Amino acid sequence: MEYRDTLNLPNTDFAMRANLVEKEPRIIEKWKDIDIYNYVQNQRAGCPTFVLHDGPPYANGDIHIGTAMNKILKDIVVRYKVLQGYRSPYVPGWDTHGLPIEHKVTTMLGAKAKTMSQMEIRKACEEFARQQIEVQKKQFQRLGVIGDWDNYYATLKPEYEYKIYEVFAKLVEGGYVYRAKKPVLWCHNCRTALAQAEIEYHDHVSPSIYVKFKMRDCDEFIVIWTTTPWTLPGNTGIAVHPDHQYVKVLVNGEIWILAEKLLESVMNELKVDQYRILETFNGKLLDGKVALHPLFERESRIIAADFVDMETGTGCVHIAPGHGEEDYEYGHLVHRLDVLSPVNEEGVFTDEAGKYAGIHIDKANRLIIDDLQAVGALVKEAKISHSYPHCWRCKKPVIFRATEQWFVSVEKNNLRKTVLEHIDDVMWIPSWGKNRISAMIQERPDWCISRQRVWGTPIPAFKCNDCQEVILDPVIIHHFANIVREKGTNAWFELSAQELLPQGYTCRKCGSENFSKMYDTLDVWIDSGCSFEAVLTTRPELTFPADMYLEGSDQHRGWFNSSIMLSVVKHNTAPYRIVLTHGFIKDEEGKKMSKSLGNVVDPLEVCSKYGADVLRLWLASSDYFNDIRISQNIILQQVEVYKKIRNTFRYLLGNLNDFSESDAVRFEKMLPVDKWALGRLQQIIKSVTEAYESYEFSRVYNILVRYCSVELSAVYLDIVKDRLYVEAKNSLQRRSAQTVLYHILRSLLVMLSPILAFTCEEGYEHFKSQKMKYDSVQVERWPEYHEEWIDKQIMTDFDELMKVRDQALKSLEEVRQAGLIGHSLDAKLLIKSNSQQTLDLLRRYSEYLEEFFIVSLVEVGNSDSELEIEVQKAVGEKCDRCWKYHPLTGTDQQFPNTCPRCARVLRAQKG
RNA sequence: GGGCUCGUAGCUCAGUUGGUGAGAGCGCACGCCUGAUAAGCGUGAGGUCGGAGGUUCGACUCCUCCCGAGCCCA
Repeated sequence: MEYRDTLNLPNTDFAMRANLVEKEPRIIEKWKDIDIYNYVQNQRAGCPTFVLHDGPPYANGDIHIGTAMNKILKDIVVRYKVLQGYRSPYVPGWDTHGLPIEHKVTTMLGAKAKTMSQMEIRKACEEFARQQIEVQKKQFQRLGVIGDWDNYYATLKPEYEYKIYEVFAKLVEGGYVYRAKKPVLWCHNCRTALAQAEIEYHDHVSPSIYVKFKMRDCDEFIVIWTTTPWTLPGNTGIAVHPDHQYVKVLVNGEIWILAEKLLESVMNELKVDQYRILETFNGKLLDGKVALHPLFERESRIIAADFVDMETGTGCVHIAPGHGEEDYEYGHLVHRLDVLSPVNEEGVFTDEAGKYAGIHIDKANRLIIDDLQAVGALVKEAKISHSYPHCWRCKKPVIFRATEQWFVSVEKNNLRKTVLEHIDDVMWIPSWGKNRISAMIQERPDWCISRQRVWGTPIPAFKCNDCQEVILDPVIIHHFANIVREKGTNAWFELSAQELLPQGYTCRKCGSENFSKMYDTLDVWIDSGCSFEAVLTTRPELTFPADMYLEGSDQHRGWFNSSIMLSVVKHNTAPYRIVLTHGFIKDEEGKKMSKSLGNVVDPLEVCSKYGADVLRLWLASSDYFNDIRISQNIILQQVEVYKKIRNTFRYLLGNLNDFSESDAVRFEKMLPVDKWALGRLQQIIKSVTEAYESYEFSRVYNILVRYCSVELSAVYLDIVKDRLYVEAKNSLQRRSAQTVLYHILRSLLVMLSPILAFTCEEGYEHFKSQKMKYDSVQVERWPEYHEEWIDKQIMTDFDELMKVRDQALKSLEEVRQAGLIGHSLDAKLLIKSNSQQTLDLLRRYSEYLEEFFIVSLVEVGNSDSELEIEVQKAVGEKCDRCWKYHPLTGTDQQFPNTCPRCARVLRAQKG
């Protein structure tokens, strides 16, 4: 007779081999079929809410590992909150305007782009952006992310754009918006502003000139160096380093001022061998002194700025706030030097440039150098070849040119201070995030919100054709907002100024009714920064403020920053309660990923090779608050861990095959080992819940992985195997263990489902024969923590017993190595101790010791030492059914080669 | 160059307010089992806690500097 067939062996359809690559897409189909997002929302109708507001990724190109991480983290949070009983709506969104798309689209269009109207370019950009959204949407769904994918938000949707204007109108009403000059990169050949991304660097030969400026109050000269003589008409200052030494040197009877560090190289360059240092002093002392412009009747103020370079030049830097970024930042924003921009959009000097008016800057260098020579200010002229920015389209050198831009004032109405106060009310995780964003708000200059781009949200400003007044009026903005709501922002390009203005609108300055549209667009950070208004306050299912924003730590300067600024202006509150940030993904060595290094890991490739759950598991294993690492090896490690978890599920499912809730054994009646295991489960539930509550998913991972592989697989499941297989189906011994397995499986499926979204769903489907109630594990309830299931005495007893077990395993291994036994059931254990406490402990559990140690017999006795474990070959014959040794095995008439226990079970089974 | 962050076994992570001999899981090595079997079990080997100073009776834990890495700026 095959006794094997009389055992209760595990049985389940839950395959050992995951085959996630095929299975996951099928689960995604199932989620579609049951409309998982709305199913979950309906199940949680009326529940308290937890709103995680999605920060919009840029709709351009396939998702990369970083965007995948961000979305998965959000998904984990949302799934966890739902399991905790929250209604947690998740509306994904996309950022769609701006340069990268415009750039890409015009590049794809090639020469054709030049023949297209702004409107046609915009249409092409929109089409492209919408395609990208569809692509990314599929990819995010492949990762297992649940959200309202059918009703996503996007900054190009008219209803969104409309809200941008609501916020913008508020900014204008509040007096935050002003117009001022700021240098932007400019191509005078294409007559357009350029973004940093539209610049190429090539070598270029420029003049290199040293110029001396006479000091106003004494007969000394400060010497500057520049490679752009044409910017001298824009000079309003000279910068020196506050922490470096400067010298006054006597050269040819003149006193020159320059940096000590550069003195030698300058003198070398100027071929001056006769000079004498008269004085050495700190650069700080020059701060505030005044020099005289050599070509204009104008002063040039000396300022202290620590960006001053001590490698090239003279250490005294010519500052033209209209022609350079640093010149502007330090010269104008910090030291309030005038911003002169005497150059028009074609690169021709304007009247502001005095005698140079009408001359093209390309021809001005020569003229200016000659003039400097004539007035005796030129110290030296040479040529220099250096890397210089060029236009990406026409390949010509570009310039910095100050143009009129729109700004948001950070000081108006105490905005900066108010924002800082609201930062205080937000919970920043990790906590240093608060310091980081505070510092950024503290230091940020006024916000330049205008861009000279086509693909963006138009700034509805007009210019009076009669008096040239520039008009940005809340009345117009509201009026235009309503047009946008219907027709989208394309209306700005499609309709005439008259059609866009409220009826009878007249110029506040001259009363004219003749206006022209202006064509600046808004900085895209305004677009996305308005999402609280366009999404949170607009959608009935959401709340404002959101409970959480969750993005990479680069968003302290980006989205968190723009959002809180705008939210404080609009609603006088932060738009979020919690801001959670994650780090960036690096390769195995901790290096940044880049195509050139060839260390890029593609999340979609991981999905198609190993499965999204492996990717999700990897993420959960990492301490994502900081930078984390990924590589083939690291993924392969997670594959192993995944298998372990999967097999644990499979074994639990297999052993619960014939169990239903009605078979459950009450706690009081359970066997001690089972009580202990159930108690351990409670402790696990508690610590896992705490870890999730603090968003420390790597702790969740560590606790549960250790739980599955050590406590369950290696200990409890191994111990309980004998009972489950051998005892009668309905026996208390077996049902007691199954009851615990049932709780363990249910808890594991639920607690791991935020991470292993697919596998837990699959496991849940197989578990559903146990009368689970829902269509998806996603709407199950978080396992309850039953403190009353932690029997203190049993817990401490088993802590002690585990120590004895460790010792016993070592002894067993020694004997195994000696070749005396193979399986531990071949052995008999003699556990001896001189401690009454230990002896009492062992005797208290005497009936369970064999199963606990997984041996055929345990005897307890006295010894001289604290603990002594002797291993002997078990006495008697090996039972054909349960493989344990027993002296009476083989004595039963009816069931040969069985032990008394098995014979008893078999008799009962037959009867 | 500035602000912020990180650097513990091959890999991923723990290490409370400084205090007995630095831990876990995976992987690896060796062995067992063949009724979780492309599974399961056991034992074991792996770390001068990035480096150098300093504070202290005592530091992986505090301070300084250096090296390496990242984000944001310049």
